[in-house]
Amino acid sequence: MTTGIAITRRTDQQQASRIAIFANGQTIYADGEKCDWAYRIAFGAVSLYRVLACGRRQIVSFHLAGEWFGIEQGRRRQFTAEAIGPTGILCANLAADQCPALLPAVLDALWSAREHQLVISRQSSHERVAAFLLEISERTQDKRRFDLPMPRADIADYLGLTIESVSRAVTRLKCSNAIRLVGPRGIEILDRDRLRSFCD
Amino acid sequence: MTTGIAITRRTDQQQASRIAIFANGQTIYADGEKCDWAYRIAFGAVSLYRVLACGRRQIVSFHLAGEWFGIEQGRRRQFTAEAIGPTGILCANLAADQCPALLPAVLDALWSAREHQLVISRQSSHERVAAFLLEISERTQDKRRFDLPMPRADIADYLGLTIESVSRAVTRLKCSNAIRLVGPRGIEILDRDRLRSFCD
DNA sequence: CGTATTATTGAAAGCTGTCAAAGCTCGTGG
DNA sequence: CCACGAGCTTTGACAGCTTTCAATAATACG
Repeated sequence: MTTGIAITRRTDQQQASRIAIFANGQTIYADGEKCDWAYRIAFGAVSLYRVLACGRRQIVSFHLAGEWFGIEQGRRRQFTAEAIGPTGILCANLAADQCPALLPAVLDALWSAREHQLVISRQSSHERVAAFLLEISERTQDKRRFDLPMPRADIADYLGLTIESVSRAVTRLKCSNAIRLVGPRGIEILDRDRLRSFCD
Repeated sequence: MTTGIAITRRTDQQQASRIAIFANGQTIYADGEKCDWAYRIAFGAVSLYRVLACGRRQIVSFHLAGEWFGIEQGRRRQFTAEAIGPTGILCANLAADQCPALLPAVLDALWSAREHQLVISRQSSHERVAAFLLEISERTQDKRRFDLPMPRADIADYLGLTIESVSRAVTRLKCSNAIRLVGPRGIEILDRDRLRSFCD
């Protein structure tokens, strides 16, 4: 988030063939910047967010290893992109003709964004957290046992809840034996159908 | 957002294509169908929604005259598209090489979807309704005085609220002299800054 | 091993949802 | 032209859920 980091950041990105490494909390690009590059995650995770005038931070999407983000041709950055934990990032030129993978990636992003709209627009805290765990599960290697890359605060800002509500929902899912917790970050899905039954 | 110039240009190119007319409430395509075409609205309005297992209907986007919708290459339809009032629709082939306007349209849709995420994820009912009125205002001809194409139920399903909450919020905006109502559908923005101050 | 950070739990307040009823619009038909 | 009625909108009261505020517990890290 500091200016000093931002300066070195740009320099690293110019070497487009290499992987740029970002530390936890480091900004990859900021809200309002020019859109020079698209990005793909080699390892780690990234959150896209905006801090609203009232001080609330809303995360609009998480991106995990192998996924694209930052495709925003011909505009200023709509959100800030920030690394969650140590994260390796590949840069690609934004010109569509040089990268035919862009359109499918944008269609995927639109698909995901709209599915997420369904989750956050009306559902209860338990439904949202259950849907979130299933979503992350589907996007990781081991779909039964995985570690959440982000803290509760990030989950809360993504689901439109408070940290406390997320915590209470997790506890409730745990008590219903749908999941098991392995420390605060470790999640084991014990009963996927039951977890799914919490959604909508 | 598609510009007026872009609309005219496309229309000239596609004079051969027919306009399909849909009545109020008529389905243009349904959730789960094959994605054969992309669509552009000549006049009227369209809502994209899904009915969840619990019976709730969530509208993920509204589309007004001149706007694209239904670009979902290589998948089944994610949502149902329905006409709001009498609506004229132009069909276009989904192949990207035949229509270079598709990528910008998808980027616009992603942009809008994520802005909408900010509105529905956390904001109060007043904030949501104020943001909604400003959004529609920006997308219509007369930005100060316009008619909402959709009933309260559609607004509620779009904002993740109930009809009653939408009504209460509109009343509150009216009482604060930010807007004036001209019948249930007619909106006149009296104080845009005040209306904006309700958002976040 | 101690401390700072993060997560959980508890109690009360506030806001939206639900249920119920009344008011308003507008098209239809007398 | 007016009265009627169906549908939509507004308003009210209460319950339920999430937020807020506060404190405790667990974890991570030096």
